[in-house]
Amino acid sequence: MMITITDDFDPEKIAASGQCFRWRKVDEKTYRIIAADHCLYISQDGDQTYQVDCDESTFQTEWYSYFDLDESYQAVRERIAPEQDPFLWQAMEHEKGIRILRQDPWEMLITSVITQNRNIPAIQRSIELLSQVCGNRQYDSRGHEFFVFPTPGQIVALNEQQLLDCKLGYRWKYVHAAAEAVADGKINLLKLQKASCGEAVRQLTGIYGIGNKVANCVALFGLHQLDAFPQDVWINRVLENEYPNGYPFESYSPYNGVYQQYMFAYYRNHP
DNA sequence: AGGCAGGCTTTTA
DNA sequence: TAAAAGCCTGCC
Repeated sequence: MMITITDDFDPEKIAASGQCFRWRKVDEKTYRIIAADHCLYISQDGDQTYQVDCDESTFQTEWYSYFDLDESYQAVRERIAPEQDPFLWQAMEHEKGIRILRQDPWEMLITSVITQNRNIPAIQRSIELLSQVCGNRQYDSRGHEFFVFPTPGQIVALNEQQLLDCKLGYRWKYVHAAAEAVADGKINLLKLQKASCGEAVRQLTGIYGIGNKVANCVALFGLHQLDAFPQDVWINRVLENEYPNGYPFESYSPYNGVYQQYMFAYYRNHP
């Protein structure tokens, strides 16, 4: 089936933006995306058209929301004038095409824990291993197997060695603790989706192994709190180098997280 | 109390 | 060898 996307949408940039780790480039025009228990092949066809291997209703129920197609990222970009913030404007010009995906909160909770102190290939490998070790096996439209991201119960059931085999290193305890918190109902992700950003971050940082940065990643990428602002080493450099007199969080609300994502990608690509 | 150094697994460049 | 979408513990 063919789809048309007129707003900002650049699969290359999204795949490299550090928010999703189960996008795999399979050829020059095509990405294979695993999200929840679905797998999508999406190929660039024309300027704003793409081929997808699902029907209309599956696209509407699973992928339209995943790609956050109700939000205009062009409009979010245009809230900032070039003379108002030359650095941010330039970052957005370079990284135009990024969107904030609506990913599963539980998957983003574990994924964000795994990202700490690691680079993207290593993160992808751990997530893939974890899914293979205890996630359900399914088959995509091309007959290839893929593994659904594990449930909390499936991760809780793993022992130390099995988690270490997923190359989690010292993070294995954090992954286990987060899975346990969700499995036990100490953390209710459905309720967090209705909570404020601040309340969500407060609850998430109560979990062993989850600090402010990871909690904000979960809020932004898993709870779609577009104002959440994950502050990592790269963003710290941005704030130090480009905003020595302070960053205008108030005037960029409620899209601080979106702007953060442009700046993050831009600074990593232009060191 | 709040800030800071040191350590942690493994991979990547 | 250092750095990588950090966090915890222990010490002051």
